This record gives sequence, structure tokens and C-alpha cells, in this order.
Amino acid sequence: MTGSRPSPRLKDVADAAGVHVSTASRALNERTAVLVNPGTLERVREAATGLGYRVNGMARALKMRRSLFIGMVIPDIANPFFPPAVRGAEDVLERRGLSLLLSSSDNDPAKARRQVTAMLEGQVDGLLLAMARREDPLVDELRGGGTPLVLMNRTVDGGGVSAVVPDDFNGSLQAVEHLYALGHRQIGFVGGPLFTSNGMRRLASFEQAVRSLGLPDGGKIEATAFNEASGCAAAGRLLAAYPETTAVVAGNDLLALGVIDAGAQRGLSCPRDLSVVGFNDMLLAGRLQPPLTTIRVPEYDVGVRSAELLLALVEDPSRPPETVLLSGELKVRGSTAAPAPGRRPG
Amino acid sequence: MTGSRPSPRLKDVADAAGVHVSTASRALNERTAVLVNPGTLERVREAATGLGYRVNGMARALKMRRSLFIGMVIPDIANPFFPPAVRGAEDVLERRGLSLLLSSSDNDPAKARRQVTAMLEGQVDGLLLAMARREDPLVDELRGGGTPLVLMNRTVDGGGVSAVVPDDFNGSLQAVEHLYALGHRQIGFVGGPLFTSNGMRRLASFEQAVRSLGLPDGGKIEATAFNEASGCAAAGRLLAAYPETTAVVAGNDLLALGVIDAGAQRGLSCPRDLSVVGFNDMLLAGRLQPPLTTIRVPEYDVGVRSAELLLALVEDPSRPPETVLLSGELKVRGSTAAPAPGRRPG
DNA sequence: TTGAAAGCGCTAACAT
DNA sequence: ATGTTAGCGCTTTCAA
Repeated sequence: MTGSRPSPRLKDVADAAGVHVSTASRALNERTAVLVNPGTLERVREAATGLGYRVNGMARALKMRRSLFIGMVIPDIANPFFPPAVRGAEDVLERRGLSLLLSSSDNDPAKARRQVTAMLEGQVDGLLLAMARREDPLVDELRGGGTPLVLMNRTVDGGGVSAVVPDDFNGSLQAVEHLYALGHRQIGFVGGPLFTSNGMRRLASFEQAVRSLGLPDGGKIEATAFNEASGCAAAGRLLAAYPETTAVVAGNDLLALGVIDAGAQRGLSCPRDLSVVGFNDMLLAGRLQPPLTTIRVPEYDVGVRSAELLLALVEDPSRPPETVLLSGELKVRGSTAAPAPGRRPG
Repeated sequence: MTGSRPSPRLKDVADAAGVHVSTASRALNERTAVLVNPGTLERVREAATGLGYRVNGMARALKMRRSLFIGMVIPDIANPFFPPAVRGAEDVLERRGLSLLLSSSDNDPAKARRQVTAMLEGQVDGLLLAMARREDPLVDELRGGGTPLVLMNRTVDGGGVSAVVPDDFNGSLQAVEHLYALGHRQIGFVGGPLFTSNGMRRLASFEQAVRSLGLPDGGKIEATAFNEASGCAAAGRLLAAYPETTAVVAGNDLLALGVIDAGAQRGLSCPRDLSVVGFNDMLLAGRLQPPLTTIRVPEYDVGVRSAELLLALVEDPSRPPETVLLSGELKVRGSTAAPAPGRRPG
């Protein structure tokens, strides 16, 4: 028995069942099984089970031009925003028999390009991209390339490509209004990188909200990345330049954590001396010290909707691009409070 | 120009360069490029670039019996333990030109089996499995199957398969000793499912530690899953049965959170009335309320080492199985303190 | 209802 | 140094 083929091919199954390989193929294929005689069908299936046959996906893909792989590139799986979104996509894809190829690009365009290239070589049936920049040559190239594409979480300025993103505009608006209602009048902003649609849109709506409420133009700082360290550095500059600030809207939850750190470094306690609002409602945000007031983005749904949209695009490549806006919801928790009397300006 | 081939094949490149396809293949392949005339090499490369040629990985895989895919099955990417481990594996694999196929099995053996089957059909070059049970028929089958395999985070009782796991034994020990040093004498245990090596080993070493310190045999409850809700339910039972408990060792950080919840439900404040130690030191564990005292497991390294071991196995399938134990380190934070005088037994 | 034959795109003997 | 040829394992026309 030693030295036999590594794993049985369709030919082996066919031989065992006493039929031609094309018949075996038809029998084992859901769609074509009806074409084969019930008795034969049974024999083939038994032979397949008996031999422990497993279709060779590479051969199938080569012939059918369908790999049943979907590629997904995100900035970083270790960033708590992404796991739920990945999981959402995974669940949808698995139900349809597709597998997920995952890469983290660290927001490095060259790295993202290499990863996408590897996925394209892997003949993925579609691409889920969460690392898009507002101006993104890679996305532009891909748009013409015949591989269906959906942008997740971030989109591009130019449009023309399907995307599933949070309603950044409304989110920031809710954050500002919440702080205003608490009595804050000196509200700062620590946003994410402006090369992302999230960073840009959250800033734009922050500015508009502040303006329409007639608030003074406070500090607005762009952090270099959506993480705690960048948020802390940016907030440090903000608080130095605008010491009268009593509240900060952050570009996301990690940035918010950094803002809280920066405040603490200056002796400002959150929420007593400094209120902070995050964005996303990442895992455990409600159990932090203090529990984070934030804009809840349906992260899992971002993944689900992206995958669904991509599958629709795979079925019908001529389907026009579409942008799905998922609305967020303000979760009021412990990181926001009325400003302390002593710190209120005027 | 419309109606041309979807994407150029090697044949197209060869034609454009005026050579035979086999020459083009040699030219474009790192390993065989030395065999071709420098001038020809240049022409082929230019043609490839000019046409935007991209190798068809399915065809290559079919021929070479190497897909450059690695499959990874974890319980749930949304569980904060896994993202760093996934990231570690990703980084190693990418450096070697391999892509990662990821699935979440939810600890459902049938689901895991389907996912592994899909990956095997996808001709993955190796498998990283983080969902193993102590007795796992799937792992047993795979061991004979010719696809290299490394278990991550959890291993099987039988051995005979490579694994990279935390040092559960030493971890629990440190937790108990820490609580003992603080003055606790009534220490309970809320562990993970005993069908996992983690659940079992952490319990075993807890019991041994308690015994060797001469402590009374306190409550030990097995939670149904490694999550907050199960931890809360289990801890509820523990505290009802052993109300004199002043400290609890939890099977992981999420379970620890559940223990804290259960305490709070009974009016017990952590750490004043109840000390809790977690396991893993998941993301943000130190920023929770209270900051979690826990056993730090090098999650990223678990991923790195697993991937490295798997690659070694891919290169040399005859390499004997090996278990790598990664040691944890106690991180003392805010969820543990000396027992309150009023609650100390006796 | 089944078999024959072609071919997906590539690599690797083998031959020249 | 390059061309010829076979074949990886599968699906799918086309014929019978």
C-alpha cells in the first residue's frame, strides 16, 4: 500500500466506479448530477467516499476560471476595529462556499500593492479592500482590471467604485452636538490621517458642526495614524496650543485613548477636566477606564454588507458601483461629562 | 482593442518577446533565469511588464504541486486573543511569499472540518490550527494526511503533532502564588472548557499549586466557553457555593471579565472584595476598569513561531513533531489586591 | 445517459 | 541557450 498516489484524482474515482472520468465529474458536481443515471451516481459517490476523494481546487479553478477565493486587505488585523468586520465578511463568504485570503498592509501603499498582486496571481474572484486612500492609484488601476472590487470602511474621493463605509459625517455631528448639550464650548478635534476618507470626512463634519453651533474655532490636529500613540502626540500639541479646551472629538477610539493619555500627562482627568468622544465603539470600549463615549459603527455589518456587495458584483460584473452608508449611533458613556466650572472659558 | 483576452498568458509574453513559452517561463522565474541569455532575459521581462503579465497561480500550483497558500483555522477572529497571533503568522508567511487563508470555526468541530476540507481542496501547502480539542479526530486524520500541520495555542493529548502553545502550567502557578502572597487563602478557579488543552492544563496546575500551598480546596468551575458570559455564569455558581472566596483565577481574560461581572452582581467590588487574575493579557487589558492582573502570553510570537515551524515542516516533511512552549509572565495590575479584612475567613 | 477529446496556463524533462 | 513535448487534474463541448 505504501508508495501509492498522494491523493486520489477524479480518474481514480472513475476507475473504481467503472465509469469515464467525465461521468464521475458530472456525478460529483451538484449542478450536473441530475444528468447522470441514479445508479451510476450512487456508484461514483461511493467510490469517491471510499477513496477519500477531494477535488483539486487548483485544477477546477484553472478550468472554470473561478477560484472560490476572495482576497481582503486591511490595514492591520491587530487593530480592534477590523476583527468584527473580517468576521462579518467571513461568515457571508463561507455560506457561499468561498474562502478568505487575508493580509495586513500597515497602511503602506507598496506593501498593499504587493499583497493585492499576490491575491490577483492567486486568481481571487474578488477583492475586499479596507486600506484605500482618498487618492489611491492602486484602486484606480484595479477599477479597470476585471476583478470585482469593494472598498470597506474607507472610500476614494473619485467614486466609481463600490464601497461600504460608516456615515462619518453624521457621526462627528452627533459627537459635537452631544458635547454642546453637555455645556462644552471649547471643543477640539484630534483626527485620523487626512489621506483617508474617514479622517477627512470626520474633520469636515466636525468643522461644519462647530460652525453651525457658533462655537469658537478650536484646535484641530491630524494624527499620523489611527492609533493611541499618534493620538497622544497630537492631543499633546492640541492641549498646548488651546489650553482652554474642555472636550475633544477623536477620529477613532484608539485616538481617543491617546487623547485621554495626553490629558492625564497634563494633569487633566477624563471626564472631569476633559471630555473625549471616540469613534467606532471597538471591542471593550465600554469596559475601559473611563468607559468610552463613542459613535458606534456596526463593524460586523460593514463586513457583511461588503461581502454581499462583492458577491453581487461577482455574479454580475456589469452591476454599477454603489456606496452603502452605515449609520452610527452615539453611545454615551463615562468619558464625557459637563465641563468643570473652573475650566469653563469666560 | 476591445474584446482582447482578459489577461495575458505566458504565451502572449513569449510571442511579444519572440521566444518560446518555455523560455519565457525560465526568464520570469527567479530560479531559472540564469539559464537564459541576458539579452533574451531582458526582452522577456520587458514584454511581461509591457503587457502587464501576471502569472496564473492556479496553473503554477497545478503543475508544481505548491499553491503558496497556508490555511489557518481559529475559533474566532473577533476574540481578542487571536488577532495578534494571526498577525504574527501573517508576517512570517508574507516574507516567504505565502498567503494566508483564514477561517473562524466557533469551536464547532463540524464547521472546522468543513473549513479544513475547503482549505485542503484549495491545495494549501500547510495548516495552522488553533481550534484543536484535547481529543480531536480531525487532527488525528490530518496527521496521516501529507499536509504539514502545526497546532497553535492549543494542543492535543496524544502528541505526535507539532504545536506552539503557552506554558499554561507555569502561568496558573504564578497566578496562584501572586494571590497567596497578597494574603488570599480562599482561591477559586473559573476555567475554560476542559476539552481544550488550555482549559485542562490551567486547571491542573491551579489544583497542584493550591495543594502544594496547603490551601483549602475551593470552588473550581468549568465555563462552557472562553468568553465573558460563560465566565459570569460560572463565577455566579462559584460565588454562591463558596461565598468565602476572596480571589479567583480565571482561565483567560474574557472569563476574568465575567468573574468581575458576577462579583459586581453580588455587590462584590474588584479588587476590594474580590481579586481576579486573567490569562493572556489581551489587547487593552491594562486599560480596563480595573486594569487586569493577568498572565501575559506572547500572542504575536505564538503566531510567528507557529508559522516558522510550519514552514520548516513544509520544507522537510520528515521533520519530527515538536512542541514549543512559550512562557508567560505575570502582569500585576489593578484587579488584584490584599483581601479585605472583613472578608478574610476565620 | 455516457464516452471521447480538447484545453485551462503553466513548468520541466528532454532534445537540439 | 532555446525549442519541443508532455502533463498537472479538472470541466465541458460534442458525439454516440
